Amino acid sequence: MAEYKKITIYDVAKECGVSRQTVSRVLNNRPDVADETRSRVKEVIRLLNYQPSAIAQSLSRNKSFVFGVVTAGLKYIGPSRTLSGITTKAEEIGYGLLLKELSSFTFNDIDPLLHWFISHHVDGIIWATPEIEDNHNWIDVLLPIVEIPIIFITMAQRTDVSIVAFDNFLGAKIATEHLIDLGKKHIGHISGPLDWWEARQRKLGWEAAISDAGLHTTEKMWAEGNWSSKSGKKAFLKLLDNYPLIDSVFVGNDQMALSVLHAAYENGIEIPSQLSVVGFDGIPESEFYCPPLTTVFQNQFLLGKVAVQELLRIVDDHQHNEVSENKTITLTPELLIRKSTIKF
Amino acid sequence: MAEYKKITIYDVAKECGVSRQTVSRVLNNRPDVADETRSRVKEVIRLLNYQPSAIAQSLSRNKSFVFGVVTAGLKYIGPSRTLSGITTKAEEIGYGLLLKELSSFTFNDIDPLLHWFISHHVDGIIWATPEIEDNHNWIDVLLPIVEIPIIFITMAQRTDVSIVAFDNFLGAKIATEHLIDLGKKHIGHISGPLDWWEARQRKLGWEAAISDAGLHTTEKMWAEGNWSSKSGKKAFLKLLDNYPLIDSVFVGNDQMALSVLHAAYENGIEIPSQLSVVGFDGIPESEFYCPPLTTVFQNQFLLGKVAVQELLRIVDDHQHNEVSENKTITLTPELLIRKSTIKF
DNA sequence: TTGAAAGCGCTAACAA
DNA sequence: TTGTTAGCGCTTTCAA
Repeated sequence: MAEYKKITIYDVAKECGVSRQTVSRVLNNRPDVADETRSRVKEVIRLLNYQPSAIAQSLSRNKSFVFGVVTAGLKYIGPSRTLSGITTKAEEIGYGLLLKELSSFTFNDIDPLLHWFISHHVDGIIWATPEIEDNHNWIDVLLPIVEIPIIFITMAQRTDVSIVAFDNFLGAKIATEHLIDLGKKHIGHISGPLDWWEARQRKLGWEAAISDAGLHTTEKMWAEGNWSSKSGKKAFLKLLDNYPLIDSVFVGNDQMALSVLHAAYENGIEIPSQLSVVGFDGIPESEFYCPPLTTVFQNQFLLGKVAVQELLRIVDDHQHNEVSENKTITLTPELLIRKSTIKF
Repeated sequence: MAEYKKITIYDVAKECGVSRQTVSRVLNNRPDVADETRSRVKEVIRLLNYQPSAIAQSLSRNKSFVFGVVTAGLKYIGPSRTLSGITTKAEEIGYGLLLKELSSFTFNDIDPLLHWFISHHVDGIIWATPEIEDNHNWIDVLLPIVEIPIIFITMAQRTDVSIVAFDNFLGAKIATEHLIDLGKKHIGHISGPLDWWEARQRKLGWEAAISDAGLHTTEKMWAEGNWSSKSGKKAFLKLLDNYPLIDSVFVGNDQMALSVLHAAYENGIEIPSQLSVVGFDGIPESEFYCPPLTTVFQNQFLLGKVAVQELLRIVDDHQHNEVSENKTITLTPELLIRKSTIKF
């Protein structure tokens, strides 16, 4: 049976009566080994159940096949779905992951974190935290002197870094256009916290769709939430007060949309006849809200996968001393139409 | 400004005019360094912005300050909350995390995974996947020959491994007793998939409470779901058919409970007057279901934290060559009473 | 096709 | 209090 003892390359070499280099060559599939020697070494490796030390390999190769991952808010479903995409793709391409979760979305003490990753010789870093206020300011200061490739997930486009993100503006625009197509004239909006880039984009998309339709938006037509169901309810009640004509609402995420449905029910407002509701994110539960929620689905799992894929490309370029350009990869969200906007 | 170049201990030593050993001593806060030398070395370290290579340290110390984490189903909120607890506590105690997500809950090819962790010299492993069918069978075969401490999260108690888990049986019992206290006589159950240990425990808790109350359960009183909202709906409709007298239901998780509320609404069944509903898990959204859901809250974040804490203890014992006994740490869930069982 | 020597960056053991 | 010597386990020269 397999033994998990510390067998080293030296043990294998001794057992085979060859040098350690020869074993190393076999390990790395080098051509310059006699067939007979190779098969003997392989046999011994199997027998001893030898596994090379990844750490020693990292040290001498100066390459670890490990990516660093920075995430935040794992208690929310979005970040963890992205992480799941990251783990899946990393496994696929044979990379390990060193994980750090920031203690808050606006955590700002980046320097030690970067040092930690570097001291662990990661080959690249995936930065999967939302852009809020100035929490990405460190990029200007630190990025120029960091030699490790970094890819960012979900942030405002800029030319000096690589980014993978969903088009939040477009998603919001599509959602709002859907309401316009249904003949709605008074489309309210409940935004996420506007210090979030994503929240701002969604609000802009809402405004753009309305303005494209020849209508216009006013301050009374929207209210700000903080993504939570609780805040969504509060924002909705405010909207009801400020904007009595409201006949539909585009809500910044599904959690807040849930409490809109809930509050509408409590206030005797019928959905979708008196009020049509569209959410954002497309979490699985939204299909089971009452009524089921029309929403903009962004596939965060895919987002994570694409980020790893792209980072791998950059790292490989980097290793061949090629300078890879900084691309922004934009993914397109998808409108899921359900009963909260249409009577089936 | 900080430079992220590869400064080594040798550079520091040369700059200070001392040996690498002395620098190493300063790094590790050894007492046997003259105060003057120490401060000079520290100064140079700061100036060069030197960071020791964690990987080289791991190799020579034979200790990495990294734990391996095995998770599964990150797209669900439970596992990711546990992971969040793990990252938080690990950060607190100065450990890094190497993360692997299994491609499925019943993934069974454990040997290479263990090898991978060992080859990366992790100091311990946190196994945070649910026990399903015989997916933990490998423990009998592999654990005896693995020399790395492993702690398991959420599995059936056994004396040969260390475990941290919520008391699912007790939680279910409390939930059902709550319904009994309300005077309910016909308490149905929608279980999770019974190849899951947790689902079985919850069903047993339901049975125990009913039997303790002098009542008894029959096959018609329960139905099996698969945790998803969709399956919950199906199970509930089946219950309605099989058990027309039903006046309350204890549901195996909140997602399935959500669709019970939903289906009840569609069938004109009023909650809680005609049907009282209790869920399990206590996900944040459950507070905003219509009506808000009474549920058994298990703090999965805490679960993760406790697991890391306990693993640290075991690893430290292990390092001092002490044999640490295998404890099962049991956490107690908490009943949150809301409108789905009581009219406020 | 193989092996010896040097080195990756660090620490433990010993000596001075 | 400090430095020297040998590793940790592997790979990369370079020579044979």
